[in-house]
Amino acid sequence: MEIPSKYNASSVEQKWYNYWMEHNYFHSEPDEREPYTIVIPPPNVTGVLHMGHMLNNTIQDVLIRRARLMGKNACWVPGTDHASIATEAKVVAKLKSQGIDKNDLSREEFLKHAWDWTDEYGGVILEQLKKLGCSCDWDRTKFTMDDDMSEAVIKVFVDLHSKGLIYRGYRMVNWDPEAKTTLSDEEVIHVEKQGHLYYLEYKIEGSDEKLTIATTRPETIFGDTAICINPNDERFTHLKGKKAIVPICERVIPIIEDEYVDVEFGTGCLKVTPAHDENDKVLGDKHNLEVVDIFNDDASLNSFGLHYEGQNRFSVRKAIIKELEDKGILVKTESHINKVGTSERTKAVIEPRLSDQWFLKMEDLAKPAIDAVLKSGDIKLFPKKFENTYRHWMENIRDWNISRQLLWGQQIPAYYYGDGKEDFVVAESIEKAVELAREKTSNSDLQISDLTQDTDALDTWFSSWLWPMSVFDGIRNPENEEIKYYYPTNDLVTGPDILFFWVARMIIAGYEYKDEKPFENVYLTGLVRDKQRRKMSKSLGNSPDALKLIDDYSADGVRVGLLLSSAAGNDLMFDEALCQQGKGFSNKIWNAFNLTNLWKVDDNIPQPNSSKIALEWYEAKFQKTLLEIEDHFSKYRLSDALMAIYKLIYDDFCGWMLEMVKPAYQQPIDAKTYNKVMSIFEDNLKIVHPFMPFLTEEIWQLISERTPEEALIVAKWPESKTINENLISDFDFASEVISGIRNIRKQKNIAFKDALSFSVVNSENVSSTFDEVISKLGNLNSFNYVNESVEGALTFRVKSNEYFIPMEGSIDVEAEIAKLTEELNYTKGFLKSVQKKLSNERFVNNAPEQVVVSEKKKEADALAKIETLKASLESLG
RNA sequence: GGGCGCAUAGCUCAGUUGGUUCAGAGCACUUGGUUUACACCCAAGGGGUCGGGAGUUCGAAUCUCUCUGCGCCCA
Repeated sequence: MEIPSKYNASSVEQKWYNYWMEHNYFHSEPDEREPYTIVIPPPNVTGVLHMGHMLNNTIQDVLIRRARLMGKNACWVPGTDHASIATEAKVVAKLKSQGIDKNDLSREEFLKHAWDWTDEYGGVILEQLKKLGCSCDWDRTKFTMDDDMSEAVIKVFVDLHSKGLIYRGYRMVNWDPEAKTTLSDEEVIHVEKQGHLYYLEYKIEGSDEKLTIATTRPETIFGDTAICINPNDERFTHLKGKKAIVPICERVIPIIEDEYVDVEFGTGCLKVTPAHDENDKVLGDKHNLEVVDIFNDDASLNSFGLHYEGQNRFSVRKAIIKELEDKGILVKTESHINKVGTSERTKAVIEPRLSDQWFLKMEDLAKPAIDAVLKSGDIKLFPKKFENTYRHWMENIRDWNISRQLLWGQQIPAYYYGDGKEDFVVAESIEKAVELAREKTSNSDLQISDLTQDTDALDTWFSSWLWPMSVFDGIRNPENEEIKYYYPTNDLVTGPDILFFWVARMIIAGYEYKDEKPFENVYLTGLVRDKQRRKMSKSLGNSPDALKLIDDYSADGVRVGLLLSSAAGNDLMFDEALCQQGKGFSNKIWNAFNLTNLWKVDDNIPQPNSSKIALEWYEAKFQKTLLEIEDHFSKYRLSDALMAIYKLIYDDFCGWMLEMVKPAYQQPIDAKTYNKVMSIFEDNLKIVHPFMPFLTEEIWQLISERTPEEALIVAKWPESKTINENLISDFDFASEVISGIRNIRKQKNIAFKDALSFSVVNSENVSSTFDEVISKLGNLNSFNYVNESVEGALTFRVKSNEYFIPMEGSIDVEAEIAKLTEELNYTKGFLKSVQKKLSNERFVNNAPEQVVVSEKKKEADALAKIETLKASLESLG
């Protein structure tokens, strides 16, 4: 068969992906087989493939392909989420570029634009996953805003509300003034910023005295409703019960006492602004303080800001510092580093703000989710270290703010029939809402037109937390065949950054709605960083173009590159050299196939014994590695599994076995050996396939003509057999002998084509199994067993066996003696340390017998080697 | 400020209950090689007082304490 000598990845990858799609191998339907299910962490519909996705989805594809090979009914459900803030921001920006202001559009008009945007760009990332080789069941592709998915979300909202778990509350929330929406605590990123601490003087009412407070936000003085001192602080005892006057606005505010105030920080006097600081709000509630909100929803000042009305908070800060300074109120400025909350999405500085929001009570819901991970072990986290983080969050869980002041998302199904805060009903449709409202108000004349729906949308995570259930329609139809078959899913692969956002909440939802875990194992990948350890991000521009990487190194190469160095939970320092290594591995396998393909097979020649042994040895080695791989997979150590396979193929198969069975130049190979080599090759391809699906399918199909049912993607994982350990240890010894011969050749500059004669004093009683192999790989023309040292020969030792290669001409006796003496001294030192251990009574009495036995063996081995070395030295001189 | 975690070769990391094969792997590096599958290759080699210090033990990379330097989460 003619095959190209170079492997052409891009055409091969396109060809086989199409073939797999055409024959529907990725599609799963419930049947009698054991299911193996993964739901994809839905990427943002706005997203394009980045390194994190590549790593994450490569891992999922490895798991799903392996499950498929192991005969399970493998189902990988793909999809995207609607990413309300991110998508809305993109749509708003696009409209703006077209000269359209979002506020001029009705809800319906805006949503039309958002859907257009989604239809145009929403599928991009899924198409990119296909390039990577992902074997998702594309017929099952879901989107969190699909009608059925939204219905499930609304149904859950109504249900939780009826259980009294969802409530409306006036709370301090994280306000993103750019997106004009609230954010959950998890969506706020605290960053250290260099700021200043401003010392301001407040007058005391009815006296000339002044007090000084320190603040980082002088513009919020308009919202001050108290000054707080620590009752234990003797410096301020005289201020008790007095009142202070806020500069500029001249409002009179009480001076209150609370131990909350840190005496050490600033001046020990705290200004209290309950509308704009979480802690101040707590103080305000405790002391019944007035609440003065000074901001508009875009964080510009409202009328409380007096002459600053309409200006944004940062310019007001600059301006007011100037004014305070001019008026002599600002007495000091210090530089100060503080942590500032910023929006994960828009990067805007968060403004704490009081407003009406919808909350979900979490404490009781969280209980089964805590038990499942930390007590019963129903759900296992890999790596285990994340259990601590999980515990910490779950045991201190706070109510979840699920409302967002956005249009893109499921609109909250609360319908208002009056102006009062409690004048609303919650229902799955407006028709049901009317009925409920009529009941609640006892007003049977109430009409649909009398109701107005809450304008807020639900947090996107309120959709995604149902994902493992809703993709199988398990919320709307809890008894359907699919949810019963596929749920709970098996593995979840995601990043540790969304352990709480998503993973914990899915567990909570799973127990609430199915009374069952959503998945069994959670594999938390690391973050992909660049070589300088920086997180890869679009803004830094340090993320390589994913598709270009695939072009340069092939999908298989990139997959291997990503997995080679990504132990679970550890960040991956990405380096393109890793992809190069992956590509190199493809090349190696391709060339191994090329070699077997070049051989002429002869049915009439007998199988050399060396080939027979080589094949038996490789089978043993393969089986041993197979067990190692199983073990690695069971612990989600994918990079270790891949490395074990890499070494098996690269070193054992290509480096050793093929060399052992390779016929002499232009000689044919015997049919028996050839057939066995090819069947071994096929087994190799099976275990590599999850990691390198394209290359392996290509070679598989080149080895012989296959029907669609015989494709590698649906082949059967190799069976475990008993391992011949003796063959493995005999080979390990033999390989050291071969290395010894190669060393001598190198030292003495003897070309490989010059055959050597060879003798051994077999003190170790090593089996002769590999003698023919040694002869072949060492190019020996004789292999003699002798009882005494051979004169005039170069020597080397493996354990206490001594090997001789007779040389014509002079042997450098001095050098030989020096070499032997060095080895002797080293062995004597080693013996001494072992004997010291053995003569220690406490060691012999306390150590396990096994350990003592092994030390005794070391002693015996060393003694034998010393004898050999001494004998050699004597014979030399 | 509170909590969690990490530190092993130039780099990225393994190292399970302390003891066999405990100081390892891959890459990188050095040296040599046109042995016709592969230079995207082959062979050989160098390199670490396991972050510092103390302790427990017959025995510590592994357990305890402490110091130093990082990272993450929460406030």
